[in-house]
Amino acid sequence: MDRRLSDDENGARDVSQSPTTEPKQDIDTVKPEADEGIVTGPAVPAQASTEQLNALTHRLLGPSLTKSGQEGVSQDNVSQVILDASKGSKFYEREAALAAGLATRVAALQTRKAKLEAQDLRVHLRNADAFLASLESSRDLSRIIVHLDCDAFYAAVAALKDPTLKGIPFAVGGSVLSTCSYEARKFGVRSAMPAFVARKLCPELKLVDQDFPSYIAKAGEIRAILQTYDPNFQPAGLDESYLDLTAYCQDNDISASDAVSKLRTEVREKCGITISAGIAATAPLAKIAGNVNKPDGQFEIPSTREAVMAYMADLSVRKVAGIGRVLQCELDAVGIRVCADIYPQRALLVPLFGDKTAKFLLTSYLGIGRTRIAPSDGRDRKSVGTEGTFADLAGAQALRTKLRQTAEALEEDMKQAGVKGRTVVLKVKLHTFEVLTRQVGTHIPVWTKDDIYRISLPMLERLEKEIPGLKIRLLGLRCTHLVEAKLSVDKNFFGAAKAPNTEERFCVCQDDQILAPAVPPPERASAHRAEGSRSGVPVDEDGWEIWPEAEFEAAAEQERKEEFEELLKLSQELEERHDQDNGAKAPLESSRSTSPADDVESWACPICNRPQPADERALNEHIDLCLSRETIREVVRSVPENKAPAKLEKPTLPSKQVPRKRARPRGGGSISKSNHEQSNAKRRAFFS
DNA sequence: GCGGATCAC
DNA sequence: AATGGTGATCCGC
Repeated sequence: MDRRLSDDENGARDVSQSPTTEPKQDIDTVKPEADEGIVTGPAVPAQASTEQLNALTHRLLGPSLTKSGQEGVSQDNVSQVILDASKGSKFYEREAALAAGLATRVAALQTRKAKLEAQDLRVHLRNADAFLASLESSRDLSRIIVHLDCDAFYAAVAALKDPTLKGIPFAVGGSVLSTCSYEARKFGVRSAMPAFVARKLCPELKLVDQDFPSYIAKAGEIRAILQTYDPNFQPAGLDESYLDLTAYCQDNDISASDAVSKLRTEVREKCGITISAGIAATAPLAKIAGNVNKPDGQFEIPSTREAVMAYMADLSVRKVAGIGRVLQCELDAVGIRVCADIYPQRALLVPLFGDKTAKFLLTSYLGIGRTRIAPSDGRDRKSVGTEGTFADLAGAQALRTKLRQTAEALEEDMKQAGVKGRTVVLKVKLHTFEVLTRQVGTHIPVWTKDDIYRISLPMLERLEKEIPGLKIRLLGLRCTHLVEAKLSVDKNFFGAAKAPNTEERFCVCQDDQILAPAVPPPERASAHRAEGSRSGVPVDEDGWEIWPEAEFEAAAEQERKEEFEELLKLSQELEERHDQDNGAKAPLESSRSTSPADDVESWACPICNRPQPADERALNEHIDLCLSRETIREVVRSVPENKAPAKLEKPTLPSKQVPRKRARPRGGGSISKSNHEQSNAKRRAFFS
């Protein structure tokens, strides 16, 4: 929910310009070699370059290199301990693969840069300068923006509860640390570090369990105070907030620095928590400033253009929120280490890093950013999900049990959020740490565990077919394309034994609102609009069609018909095939727990919305079929026109020919499967 | 739209 | 022996 880089509010304020400040985390590069062939082994060349080793070490060091409290720590020693502890593990192998991919991209970046420098860059230069000029004209130095960050928040709350923790090295978390005391940081211990590594660095490290109710309670106390300084302040997670103190300073005739001092003292005395604060003219600058005198300190970047530019000039790009380990590495490769380095490279930024990242970098160089602070209105959530890690899990029954548990957990979260979703995403992490996701859109918004399970099971089956012997360490489910649930009805029943009836669950109501940002990025809005206007249906701000119920049903009926005609033959063949397949399939462990009335509508297929016989097994098989049909359509689309779907009716890849060993590109996550391989994967998924 | 990857907290 | 969970965004297909 923390969208500190959001340009929405920025755009609303900066009248003439809506600078895109979203960073791009992946870059457009020439295709690496690994994309041309299939790499089965580790994508590490015979002569593993020092570049790669550095990248790997950098990765293993974790994301919090820039965190405070590490100043006096011997990083070389820490790196060595982490490397020793990790070597040979599956986690290490996965990190090595990602690091190798990064090294490949970095090399490609450098090649590309050299090529570009031999070309005429005047157009790019002019564009960059024009962008800089327009940004400059939108600069707003009039606000007093403050970023507050509680110091080692979870650890601080733990120490309040158990004063024996004061002054000793301890950490909060389980197998992976959430945070740790400043005493622990002196040993090189950091958040996101596995506990067993932390213990090697600091054998006397004490571990404390997480206690979210305490964190939430303490955050509430703190927010009560912040509210008196800026009633419109913006929480960013439990331990961070943005405030606009312009009015407070004006009304109380107090300097920003004194006001923040007072605020920090008040929070320390009333809540027992120390806070670090940054004061500046924009949210990103305030965030950066807050890290200068952490812990328990504050820093102000003066609100003059000269001071801002001077401050940014020497600042490592890594300090800018949105520039992570990977982008830092890529920028380093083209000679950009501090923000001042951005300017001389400005003509190369778009071709090397793409439009979004280029604009983001130029904006950062100037020290320009969001100046409007407002709390989230709660309607901007785009997804709800749950996931969990466990000991390696394999086997059809165990995976299904886990899937059902996850679906149950997601239902709870959906209830809590008061939303339904029109897309369900299944996520698994293989025992090798490779992450895979599969998603499917549903015709009708869903939110109950039973619907989620029914929809996600075929995705799991698909993965089981793609990856024989599927063995996973994480499983997650997420709903996206959210629609507001009818809170007035459902909320009253939360906690009661009775579940909402199925009509409520499946009915798409007129007052259902599609959740969308108030001010969508222009590119996305137009893209959606282009698609969304096809049938003359009204379209909302984000390009979503607004469907009155009657029209919705009518259009859905029409769509069903067309789809049905289009796929009838295939469907019939598939059904036969499917029935054969299903002979051995285990029945579901449990039946619908919501025990709805047995009206026909309650058994509408959530994919195609066609009424289905009120029989669980039959419905499940029908949903399988629906999903398979989606797959077929994709395959049909991906095959050239002259090669008819008819060809697909005869599987060209009988299951026996499916390669046992997956040929999955490794190294570099951004190296994606070729089209050909993807369609083959789909064929296998369905036909095997 | 889908799937992989990155980023922040 | 052992490396988190939630949510968002961007990119190339």
